[in-house]
Amino acid sequence: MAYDHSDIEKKAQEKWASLDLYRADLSDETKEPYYLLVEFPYPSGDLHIGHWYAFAVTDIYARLLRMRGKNVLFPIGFDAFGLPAENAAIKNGADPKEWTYANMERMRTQLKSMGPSFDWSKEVVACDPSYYQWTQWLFVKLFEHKLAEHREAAVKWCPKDQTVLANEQVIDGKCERCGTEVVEKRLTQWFLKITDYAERLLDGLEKLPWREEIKTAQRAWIGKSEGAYLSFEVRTSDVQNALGTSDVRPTIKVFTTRPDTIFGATYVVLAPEHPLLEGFRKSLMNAEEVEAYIKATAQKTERERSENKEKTGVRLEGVSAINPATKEEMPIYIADYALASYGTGAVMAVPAHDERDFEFAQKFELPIREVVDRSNAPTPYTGTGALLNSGEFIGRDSEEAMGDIVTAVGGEKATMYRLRDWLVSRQRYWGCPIPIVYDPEGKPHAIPAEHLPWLLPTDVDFTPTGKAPLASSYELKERVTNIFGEGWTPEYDTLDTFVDSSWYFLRYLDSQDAHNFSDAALMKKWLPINRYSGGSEHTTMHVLYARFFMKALYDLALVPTDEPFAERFNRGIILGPDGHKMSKSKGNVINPDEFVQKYGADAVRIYLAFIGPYNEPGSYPWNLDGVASMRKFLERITRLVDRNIEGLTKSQHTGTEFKDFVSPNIEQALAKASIKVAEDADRFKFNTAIAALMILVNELEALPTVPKDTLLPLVIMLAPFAPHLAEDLWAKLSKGKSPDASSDEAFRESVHQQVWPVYDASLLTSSTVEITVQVNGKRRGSITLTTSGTEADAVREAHKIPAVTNALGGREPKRVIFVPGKIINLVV
RNA sequence: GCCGAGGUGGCGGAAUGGUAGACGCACAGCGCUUAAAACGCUGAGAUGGCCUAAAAACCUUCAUGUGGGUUCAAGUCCCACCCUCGGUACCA
Repeated sequence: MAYDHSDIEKKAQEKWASLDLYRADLSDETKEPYYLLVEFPYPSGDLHIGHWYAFAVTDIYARLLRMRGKNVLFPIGFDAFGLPAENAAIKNGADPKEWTYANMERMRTQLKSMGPSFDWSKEVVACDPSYYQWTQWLFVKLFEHKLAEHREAAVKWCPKDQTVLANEQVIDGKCERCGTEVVEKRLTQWFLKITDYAERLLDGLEKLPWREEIKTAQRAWIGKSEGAYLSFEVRTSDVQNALGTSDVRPTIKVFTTRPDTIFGATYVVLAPEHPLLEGFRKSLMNAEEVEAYIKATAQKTERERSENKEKTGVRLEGVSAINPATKEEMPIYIADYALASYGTGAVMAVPAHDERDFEFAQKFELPIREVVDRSNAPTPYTGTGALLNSGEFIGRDSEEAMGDIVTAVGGEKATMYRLRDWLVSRQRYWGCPIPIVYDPEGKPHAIPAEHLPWLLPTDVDFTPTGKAPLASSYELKERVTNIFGEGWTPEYDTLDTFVDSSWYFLRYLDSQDAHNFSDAALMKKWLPINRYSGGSEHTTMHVLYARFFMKALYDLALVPTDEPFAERFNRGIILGPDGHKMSKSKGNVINPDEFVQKYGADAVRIYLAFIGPYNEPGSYPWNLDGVASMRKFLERITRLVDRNIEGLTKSQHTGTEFKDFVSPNIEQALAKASIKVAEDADRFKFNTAIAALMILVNELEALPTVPKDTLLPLVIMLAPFAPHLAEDLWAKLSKGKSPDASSDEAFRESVHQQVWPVYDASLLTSSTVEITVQVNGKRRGSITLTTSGTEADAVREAHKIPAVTNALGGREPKRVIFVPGKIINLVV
């Protein structure tokens, strides 16, 4: 063991703390600001490999940027509200607050063990009243501007967690947290009107240089489709009319993306939850059958409804709809393939040109009328083409005629989004209390700013009953009565934790501010965030929500920009050694602490950075020998320094100019490494950055003695990757540097305060270059030319290679391709 | 189904249209050692050939999922297909 990592780590971390090295002065005008953000962790209590991957690797970049002269803000905090705390309370009787704060304390220590350069002075804690006061304040702002709404809607309910969920938290019909199948309920809940921003959330993506998969995932989630609303007049049966049913004629409004096919509409479908059904009841001749169908669908889970693709439905006997184009009378069905939550909950069915309608029509033996020429394509044909059977529009192109058809049938062009408003109420305890009270009439009112933070009560029963735990608090009721008066009642729900995390990055700028959610001048200077690194699971959740928040706050003139993240990187995941996702049941979980103990934090950091490109969300199996090999690499550097340190004491050298004792090719090697490492890090390709360092070390090792001042830039370049070891080596070098090292200011500081070595780019261009010689595109050898070598020189040299003359076989090249500095290709 | 990202040695992965396999792991041989570990050195895509007791060296051909194409030159560009991963899905 060439070095004692635990000793080195301890000393280095103490040194950084005593120098207060990572506190960013946000108002510093001398350096360019760079805001590097990592998703703040949930304080689950144990640091796993994912945390290391997220924080330790990003830290490399933070350190590197500082050395390159940037004023780097690299903050950390805790996303500290959420279910696990509450579940621990239910299970072990722990107090969620104590549980959370104890976990945070533990995690701070664990996080620090990675040696990250977080600025802890700006820490935010989402469950702390000093933070959630501002979550509440922002919610009130949204409420005042009608962007937060209390309304009844069909919502997703998790029977296990006993709470409603946002659409985004339902994955494959199951609760994102616990995997339980969700059910649908009609409830009055709080919504944030993200749908108002659908178009702008879409537009904003155009300008962002994010990876395509992130942008397309968001686009798909927003799900824009353009089409039209069309209205279908409803006719009730003569029998019912004779009985004196009112002659008010209801219409069915449908949304369709293909109004051009309306001549082919042969029936209409309503979702089983469609509100018109209530009004139809009296006119129905098969009311019982219809009732039964409605009941049956209501009992199905989301999943059951979509899993069984076999079409079902019931015809509404006694009512019919009039096709506004053909004036024909058409049957009306209810069927669960029409979704209440999309469009108008009603569909005009065109069996010839829609797969679902086609299936349904076949099963129920409904007419299938072709109105778009399908040439040889099979029915149903969903493409466009010349119109058939379409009255005055026959022969026109379906796409081109669309607008005219909409006008002709009295329709209205419309754009529909798949995105739903963000449901933010949760019937749970450990969350931010919704800052709302209800007057005696039940009307919601914002809690005035002077009463914020609106504290989470502590006298509650956590047992999930489907009712919000806050409802069991006497203190809360009393508080409301005292402040607002008799008959006023509290809101008992808490906010989705994604609300807490939608703005935390603003708070980092001024986390101690008791009067504002953030600082306006600092926001102007530091936003948008330069680079945000996180998990791909948040693409359609947190990242989308944060973008929405930013746009809403921008409209309220609270923030200076309407996109929060200039760059977003989704990192990959670390798999178990067997190539599978780590899980306790598979027994392939890697505990980072074991490796840290054995090989040191630096080796683990560097291994994670080396495991694969960090700029794409790949999945990388943990190699059991990987950390050990990185440790070896670090030990080789240590030996290299130790072996050559003697020379330093003999050096006449003073100051921190590295050039003097360095021979040209070594300087070239250093220059190469310095440039390559910085470039690759900018692309988040730490794997190749480390490879560049390894190449440098390999080259230096090959030398009998390493020139003294080569070691300094080497250690500086190592510092972002292996911050503890680099600090130790730096200290060693300072001792060896000169007998009176104390007088040398540069060495008293930390290696992390040094400037990234910059070399003249001209160093990289040497006087000669190796050029590949090809004959007919096949490599036959190589020649060395001066950089000014011409094509004629190259041809002459090439002909001296036997393999080349062999391949030419005496023929003269018909053509010569010469790429200076790269290649010469002789074509015969 | 649709959309997106990919497919390169035994493995993780490198390669602005210009020497494919950087760097590392694992592996093999050698050195050091009484021995092992550690460390160091060397080797290595596949195939065939030529020499050989065997090897080295040398040479040939084939090699970046498959099949075509563009180009002096293709992992990289174009077309078709197959497969893997991710997103989404009865969204009218």
